[in-house]
Amino acid sequence: MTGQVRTVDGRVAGRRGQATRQKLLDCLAEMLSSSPYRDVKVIDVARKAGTSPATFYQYFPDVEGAVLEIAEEMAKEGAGLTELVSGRSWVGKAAWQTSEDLVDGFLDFWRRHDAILRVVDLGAAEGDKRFYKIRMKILNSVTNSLTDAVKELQAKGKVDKEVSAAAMAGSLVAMLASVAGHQKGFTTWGVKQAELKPNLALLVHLGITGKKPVR
Amino acid sequence: MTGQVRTVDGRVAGRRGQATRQKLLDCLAEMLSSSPYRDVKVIDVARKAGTSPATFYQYFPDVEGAVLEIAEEMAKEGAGLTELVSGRSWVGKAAWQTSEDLVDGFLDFWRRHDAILRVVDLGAAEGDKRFYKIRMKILNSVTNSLTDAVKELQAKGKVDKEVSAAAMAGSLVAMLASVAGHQKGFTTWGVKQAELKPNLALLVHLGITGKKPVR
DNA sequence: ACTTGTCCTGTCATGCCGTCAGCTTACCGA
DNA sequence: TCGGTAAGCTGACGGCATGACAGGACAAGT
Repeated sequence: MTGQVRTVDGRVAGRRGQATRQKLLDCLAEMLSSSPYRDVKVIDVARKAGTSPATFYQYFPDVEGAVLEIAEEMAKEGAGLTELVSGRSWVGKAAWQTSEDLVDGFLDFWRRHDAILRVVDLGAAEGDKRFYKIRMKILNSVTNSLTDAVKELQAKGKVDKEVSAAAMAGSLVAMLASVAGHQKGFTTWGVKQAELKPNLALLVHLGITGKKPVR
Repeated sequence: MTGQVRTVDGRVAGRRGQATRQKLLDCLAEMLSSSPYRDVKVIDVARKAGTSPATFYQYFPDVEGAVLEIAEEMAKEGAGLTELVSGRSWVGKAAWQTSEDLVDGFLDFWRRHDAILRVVDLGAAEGDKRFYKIRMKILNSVTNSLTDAVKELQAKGKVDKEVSAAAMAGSLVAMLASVAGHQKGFTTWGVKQAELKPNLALLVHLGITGKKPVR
């Protein structure tokens, strides 16, 4: 696929090298969960990994570069989110189930990767194409499936033609991503997870099918 | 309101002092729009403002502190977003108009303050209560109004009782905020502003009233 | 001109960044 | 077994940002 893993100065990384590289990535990921992105320093990551800053720079151009690596890894897993939508039914009771499963899967994925997703989100919002691409990779896996679903329903005459399938799918996915990113915020504000999920599912259902769900 | 503006070491800032302070804030805001948050350095802000780093530290404890100041300022303006919802009708054709206006106003506000809102969003997602509070202040102004709207419709029996008004309003507002924050992303991906807005309005309408809009 | 309080900056110690030369370690073929 | 070679790591260094302070510049009133 991408050939071998290489150091910044072009060497091919061997067993040991890949191990330390991975350890650095792991430590970086951990730091991102525990301290603000702005305060994550190379020296801290290196210390945590029991190595020196110079070693870090052997494998990554800078913190951002390493973050991209982690994000790329996560994006691979994220591509699997397609399963939540593709091949699922958007008719009758099944549609409600599909909506619920989508919301569940989405929130869960976000919770597992919240730290790195925060940074990806920021990078994308700041206009960095590399981060934007990764964000797309994850969201598109769902967005495209949803877009198809809407188009299909439109073809059957079950949804208004004037609805832009892409815009609708994109908006819904953006909503899921945003809510997922602020899950803690919602709960401290007084909205419980238990009531959040059904409402998100309701909105998804409404957006895709244009109708109230049959439960 | 908050008494006088004070320097870090407790002095009261006079006319001239407040001017440079403001200039520093303006320059910081400008920097935030043009370069990644992580790379914004005190020295650059000071240079841009035609002053020295030491001056910056007279008025702010650090970059984050100054950002909070700007955010606070913006939040005051953001409180005015309530107007987009409160006292508006959610029945018949008027409801569609209300939805459209809300979306318009929201996207516009976000576009005008996108840089600072990005940082606030990040801070909030990272769990910083100060940023979280500011984000709440802005979003709540809309969320609360929307919550009331839903509750009112529920009281009239026009919306299912099982819908959690708060969760619904919160989700919709989160969606608006997220889409607003990635407006550029949407356009480069091929979704035009022109089709994005009506679809958002449609989702808002569906979420609040539970019905398709009458246009 | 002098005083007073506000305002700004030169300077300095500290600490992180990013790079390099050079040392150690692992692998491999003879 | 023994070099030879490439991989792997680090100490050390110049450069820059940070944050604190003391002292100089400035405006306003007397």
